[in-house]
Amino acid sequence: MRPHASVLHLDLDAFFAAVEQRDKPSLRGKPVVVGGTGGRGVVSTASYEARVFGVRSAMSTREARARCPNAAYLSGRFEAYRATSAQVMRVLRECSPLVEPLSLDEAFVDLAEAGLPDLEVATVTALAEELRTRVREVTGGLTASVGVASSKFLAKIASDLRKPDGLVVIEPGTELELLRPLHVSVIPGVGPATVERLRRAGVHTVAELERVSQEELVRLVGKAQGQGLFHLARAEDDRAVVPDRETKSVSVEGTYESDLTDRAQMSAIVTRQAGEVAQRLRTSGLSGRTVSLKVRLYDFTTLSRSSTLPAPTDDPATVARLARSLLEDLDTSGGVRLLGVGVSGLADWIQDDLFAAVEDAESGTPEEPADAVPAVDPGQAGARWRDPRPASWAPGMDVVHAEHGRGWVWGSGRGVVTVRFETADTPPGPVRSFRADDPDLARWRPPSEEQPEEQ
DNA sequence: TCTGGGGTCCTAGGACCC
DNA sequence: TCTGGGGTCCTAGGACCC
Repeated sequence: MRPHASVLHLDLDAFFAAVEQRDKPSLRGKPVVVGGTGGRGVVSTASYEARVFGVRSAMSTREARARCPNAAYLSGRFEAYRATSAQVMRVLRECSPLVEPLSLDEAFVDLAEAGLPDLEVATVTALAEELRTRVREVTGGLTASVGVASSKFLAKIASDLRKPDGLVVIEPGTELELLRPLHVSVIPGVGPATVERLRRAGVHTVAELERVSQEELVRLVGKAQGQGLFHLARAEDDRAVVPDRETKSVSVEGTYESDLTDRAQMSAIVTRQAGEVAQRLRTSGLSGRTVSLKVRLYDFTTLSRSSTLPAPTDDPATVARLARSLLEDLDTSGGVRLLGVGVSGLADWIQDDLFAAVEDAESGTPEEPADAVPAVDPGQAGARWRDPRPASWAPGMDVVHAEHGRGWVWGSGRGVVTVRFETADTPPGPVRSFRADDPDLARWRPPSEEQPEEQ
């Protein structure tokens, strides 16, 4: 906790619905619900006019329609939301270089880096009002609720206190008196499951939470959350505002209007989703080692299966092949309502590999056993071929010279064989991975030199 | 025809290594 | 012939957030 109220949290009010009302004047002043409009849709955002009828985020659209039949139901225009969000984030970054977006409609700003003459309550209050005005101007009228306090935790709580279109600055020294009467569910990270566990222990308010020992909290909700709650109950929070947080995973999923039962159709869907994931990885310059499949059965049981490659990939065929093989091992009789494909363990394998190659060239023979690396024809090798081992190569992985054409094949254990084509003067080709028993592996050939593969 | 989609973080057990 | 202990990686599931 800082001595000054220098952490700002900004939250755009009913963001998606507000963008729709801004862009379509006929919707202004009317209930608007943005979310899935199909039979299995849920509400993403409800305008305040719709909230009067009891429509809430995460409610099924079916129920929302029952409560508010006259609302406009829209499926959302994410390009417009992204563009508006970017305008807002720009305004925030003009104020301080330390801006941490949490989503399209929320961000923390570190006011200690805003170049203010001081961090007194009057000064930060004036800045916060100015920011709210600027946001309204650049977005064409969108309102934001803002909280300013001595930590992220309290700034976020503060921004919630006077929604919509509100500003709350928590004066340093008054944090606990504000916090103690509040219900524990105001604490970010305390959801229904945790609320229920605490309720059974007789804990409802932050004041009651403060009276529970750390050992007891850890027993109740686990180590990480228990320790976290112990400190948050005392308004202790030193987390920094971190701009540029790295993406950890990329995924695509879909829920279908009626349960899927046809395996061939599921396989086709997974293949398409894998392609979308791989495309998004490439667009972002990312690649990942772990491919995950998510399956939600007819009864809402959710299964996940994953498989980790020896090297990162952004190749749609590899992601698809692995995702399909994960699907094959699941019993989907009874029907499937959701399918999804994700990639995690993200890295930039091209840079990693070039870096590794440079290191190898500089340090001579690496320490790994030399016989694990195929001897290279000295007549051509120096100029034509790089060491085929990827940065993630480890002793025990096979590295074998491709017998067919130019390129390298290398593989590893765990039943997965990975191949890649590369030469000294072309960038590495896509990493393709196969289950060891996949007949496609035997059919794999490096691309011809005349037509080196993209990327 | 209750219950989205895109994420993050945590837990717990087993494998494996030293 | 009785059973180390820590560390890391991987997998599956769950809670939570917007």
